[in-house]
Amino acid sequence: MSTRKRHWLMKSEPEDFSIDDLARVGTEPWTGVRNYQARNFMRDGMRIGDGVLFYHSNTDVPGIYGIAEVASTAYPDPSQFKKSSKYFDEKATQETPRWFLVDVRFARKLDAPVPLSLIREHASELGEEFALIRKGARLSVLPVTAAQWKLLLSLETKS
DNA sequence: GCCAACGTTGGC
DNA sequence: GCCAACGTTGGC
Repeated sequence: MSTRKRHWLMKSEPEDFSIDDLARVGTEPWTGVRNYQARNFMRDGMRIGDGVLFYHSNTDVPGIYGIAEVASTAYPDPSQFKKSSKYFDEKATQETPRWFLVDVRFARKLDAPVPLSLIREHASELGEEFALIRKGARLSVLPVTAAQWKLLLSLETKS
């Protein structure tokens, strides 16, 4: 198995949890993912030190706002067990948890965000299969290739 | 606020 | 296993 670091993109609504929030707290458990594909990426794909593009969705200018890194291996999302949480899942038990998360550590804010509109302009280079701009894609955790990572960050100074 | 696209649930 | 109904995501 390759030991090279992998790359990911993780979405958050800034009203919920922003790159500034992450900068403030340093490290944050990525709670609340309730999509199986996104869960599988965290549980089965992520390793400590992997790079993360921090993406703001549901905001004036959706796009990449910062860089973070995976700071833990996957473990059960505690919110699935808390009745008072909006992420409570009555079908999850301590013995057979359904939802997993990783801790995410702040690396840096981008000098300027890379807006989704600019990312779309590079769709052909990023590839049809890139989940961020695939039609109708709503994945909140998705893999990014090394080439895509490099291209996306090269746009940092062009926006 | 609208709504297209997609995932999940549950009846059958 | 099918699929209608429903809920959610997320750009605009």
